[in-house]
Amino acid sequence: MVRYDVGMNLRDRKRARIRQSLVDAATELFERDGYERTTVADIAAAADIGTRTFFSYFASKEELLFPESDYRVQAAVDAIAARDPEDTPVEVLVRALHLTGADSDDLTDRLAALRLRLIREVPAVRGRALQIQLDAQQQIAAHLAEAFPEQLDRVKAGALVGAFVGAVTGAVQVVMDDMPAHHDPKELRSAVEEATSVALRPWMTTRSR
Amino acid sequence: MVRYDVGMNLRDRKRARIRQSLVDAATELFERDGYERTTVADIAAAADIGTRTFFSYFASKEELLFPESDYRVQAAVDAIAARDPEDTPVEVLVRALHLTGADSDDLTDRLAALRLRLIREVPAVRGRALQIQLDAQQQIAAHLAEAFPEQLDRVKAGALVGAFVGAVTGAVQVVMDDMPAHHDPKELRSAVEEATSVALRPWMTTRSR
DNA sequence: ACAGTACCTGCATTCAGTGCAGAAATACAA
DNA sequence: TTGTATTTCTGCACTGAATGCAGGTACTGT
Repeated sequence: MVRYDVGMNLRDRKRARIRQSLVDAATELFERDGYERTTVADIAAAADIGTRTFFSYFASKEELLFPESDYRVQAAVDAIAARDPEDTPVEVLVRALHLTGADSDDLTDRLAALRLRLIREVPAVRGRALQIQLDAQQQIAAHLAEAFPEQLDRVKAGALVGAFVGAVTGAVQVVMDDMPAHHDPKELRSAVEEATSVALRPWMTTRSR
Repeated sequence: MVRYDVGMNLRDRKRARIRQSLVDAATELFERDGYERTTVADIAAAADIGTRTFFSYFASKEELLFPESDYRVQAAVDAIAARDPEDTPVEVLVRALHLTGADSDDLTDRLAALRLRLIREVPAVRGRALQIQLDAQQQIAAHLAEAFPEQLDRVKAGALVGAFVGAVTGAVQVVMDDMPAHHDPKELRSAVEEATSVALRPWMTTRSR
């Protein structure tokens, strides 16, 4: 996941390295001292850069928690582009959203787990997460509309993507509130999948075109 | 809409009055100078209270734009409570959401119009709006689940409400982006209403329960 | 090695938001 | 009305995020 892509010059590699150490330092400090009690100055110091310089890497403290939000959207867009001529919009969308992990997949690494916790606990972080989600939604909808010009206008595409993302988000929200203890991920996932399939049944069945 | 409810003592009436003049002053100043360039100190001064005191009326600058977010949720909850025994969850939910105006109703007063504009233009405001929406969603879902214990568990209710709100929001978003010029409110409103009905159509046809 | 460009950094500044402590206003009982 | 308890207001001092600026530093391509 962390790629010091070759083919960059010194400057860019250095920049990527520093960016990564900012994320690492922040993860460490947020876990140890809490989000609010960690200052941007602390993080910058831990990564050995000036406080001022921090803001040329991340536009705000919250951004530290979403360092690769673009990849996910890109993955979804690619999935739409790589559709089969036989596919319906819904099928393509389901596949695309599965790739982005619609907000709930990787409980694997520390950052993802931390992010999930802070989204619940810190309003500023939740606000940022929702904005990123909305942006992603809009981009995906735009691409979907373009991919199926015969079957979807832009408004319908917006509604469709909104419904899917909303259903998953709504379900995940409840599940996470109900499980302060870490009820194992498998079970969590299947609960969400069942709920969303109920909520979205109307969209799934109608083969509307 | 603005009620200096009787039956309050002097203190409470005074407080309500000051609160209202804060909202008024803010509306005025935001329109005149822009959101970013209006400081909390300006607003407090315009309403004749100390800067510090402002924060005992509103927890943040953004809150000024959402002074009655509770009424809307309450209306939806009431609509759920007032359901007919024959109703399906979907029917009740549609009625409830129509009441809250799912984010787009009153293009009538200045504050509402301003809010709509600032949600698009100012990230901090958009973030707050999304949080309020999510909160509302969760409350409505909780009540819906309680109202239909046989047909919905809490997770399914979350998914259903999320899907509805997501669909409407997604559709409305597209419509509003398509109208950068102030296409007069009437037209916007009808466009939004059409978008909403498009978004909800999939659920309206199937009589699933 | 050199010039040109991009980046880093400290300093000063603005503004949102909080804690505190004393002054002011209001409620309530007698 | 008066006096007392309680709530609310307000200035002051402070923290911390974020931005503009100006000069220094480091990398690039030739």
